[in-house]
Amino acid sequence: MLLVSRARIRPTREDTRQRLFEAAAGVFAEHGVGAATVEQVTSAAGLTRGAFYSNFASLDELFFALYDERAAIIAAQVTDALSADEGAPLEPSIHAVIARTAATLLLDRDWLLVKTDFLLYAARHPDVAGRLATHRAELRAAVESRLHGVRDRLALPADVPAAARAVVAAYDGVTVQLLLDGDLPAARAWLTQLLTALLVR
Amino acid sequence: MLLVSRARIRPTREDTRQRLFEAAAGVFAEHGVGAATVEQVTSAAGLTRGAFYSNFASLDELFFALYDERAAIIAAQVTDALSADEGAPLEPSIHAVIARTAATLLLDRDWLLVKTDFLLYAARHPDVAGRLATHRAELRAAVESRLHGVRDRLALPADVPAAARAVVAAYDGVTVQLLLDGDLPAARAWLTQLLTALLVR
DNA sequence: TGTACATCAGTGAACGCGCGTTCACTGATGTAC
DNA sequence: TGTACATCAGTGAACGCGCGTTCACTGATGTAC
Repeated sequence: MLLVSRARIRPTREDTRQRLFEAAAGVFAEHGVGAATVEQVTSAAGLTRGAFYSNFASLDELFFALYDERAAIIAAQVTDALSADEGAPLEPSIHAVIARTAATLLLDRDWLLVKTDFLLYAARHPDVAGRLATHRAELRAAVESRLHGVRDRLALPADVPAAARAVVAAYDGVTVQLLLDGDLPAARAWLTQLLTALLVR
Repeated sequence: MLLVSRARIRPTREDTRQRLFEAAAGVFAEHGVGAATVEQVTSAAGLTRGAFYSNFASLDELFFALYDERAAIIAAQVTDALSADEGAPLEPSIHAVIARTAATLLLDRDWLLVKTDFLLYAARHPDVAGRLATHRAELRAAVESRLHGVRDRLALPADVPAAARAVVAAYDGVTVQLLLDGDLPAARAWLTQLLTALLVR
C-alpha cells in the first residue's frame, strides 16, 4: 500500500511520461518532427535517453501519442464551447455563433506547428492519415451540430455539412496565414470576416 | 571555344545543378526537408556526395534555391493563365474567372508537400519568411489584377484586395484537404464552390 | 590539325561526430514476514 | 513498527552506424602555341 505520509522522492511512471510529453511538445514545435532528436527531448525534460526508451519505442510513437492526447483535449474544448448555449431560451444570432466559433478555433502557435507537421506526416504516410481524419471529423461534427441551430439563416441552408466543411476550410486557410505572421488578433478578425462571407445569406 | 561537332561526355555544371534540383524535389517531397539527407539526394541524382558540395553549401541552400526556382515558375504560370483573356472584347463572366482560377491554382502534390514544408520552415525561421511572403504576394497580385475586371460583380466590390486574400485563404484551405485525401478533382470542385460563395454577390 | 599544358567539376576514400539503441547497474518503492 | 527481499524505473556508459564534410586525385574540357 502507498504510504501517503512519506513524501514521494521518485516520480511515478506517469509523471515521467507527462514530462516527456511536455518537453516533446516544445521540441517538436521548435524543430519539427523530422529534425527532432531523442536527445533534445530528454534533455529538455531533464532526463536521460534511457528514460525515453523505458517509456516509448521511438520518437514517432511519442509524436503520435502526443498528437492523440492534444487532439482529444482540443476536440473536447471546441465541442464544449460550441454547444454551451445550445437549447437556450433565446436562439443566438448567427453572428454570435460565428464570433464564438472564431474565438474557439484558433489556438496557440505551438499546436498549429505540431498539427501542420502531423498533416505533412499523414500526407506522406497514408497509414496514419486516419488519426488526423478522426480529429478533423470531430471538429467538423462539433461545428455542424452548432450550425443546425441557425440553419434557416445560413447561406447554404439545405446543406449544413457543406457549411461545416467550409468553416474548416476557412480555418485551415487562416491557419496558414497565422503561421506566417503570428498575428493572432488579425487572424481572428480575418476568420470572422471569411465565415461571415461564407455563411450569412 | 566550344566544339559543337564533338559529343559532350561530361555534363555542364548547370546540368549537374539541374539534376540535383530534380532529385531533391522528389526526395524533399517524399521525406520532408527535415528528414532529407545529402546522400539521399545525390544517390537519387546518380552522383556522389562530393558533387553536391561542389555545387551547394548545405541542404538548406539547395532547398531555398529549389523553392525560389519553382515558386517563380508557378507565379509566372498563374499570372499568364489569369491574364490571358484580359482586355478581350467580351468581358468574361465572373463564373468563368472563378473556373479559370480554380483550374490554375491547384498544382501537383509534390509541390504542395514542398510548399507546406517551406511554410513550416518559414514559421520556424522568421529570417527566411520573406521569401514565402514574396511568392504569396505575387500570387495575390495576379488574382487581384484578374478580379479588377469583374469588380462590379464581386461580393466585396469595394475591397478587391480583401477578395484576393479570400481567394488565397480558400486555396490554402483546400490545399490542406488535398494533401490529406489526394483527390484532385474533388479539390477543384470544392475550391470552385468556396470561391463562388466568397466572391459572387 | 596537332600537341602540351592549365583548369576545375566531380570522384570516392577518409575522418569524426552525433545520434539511436542497448544493457548492466542503482536505488527508491512495494511486499512479505 | 522493523527487517529482508523483490521489483523495476531511470541512469549513464558503451557500441556502431549513418551522415556531414573534407580533400587529394582523375580525367574531360578549354586554351595557347
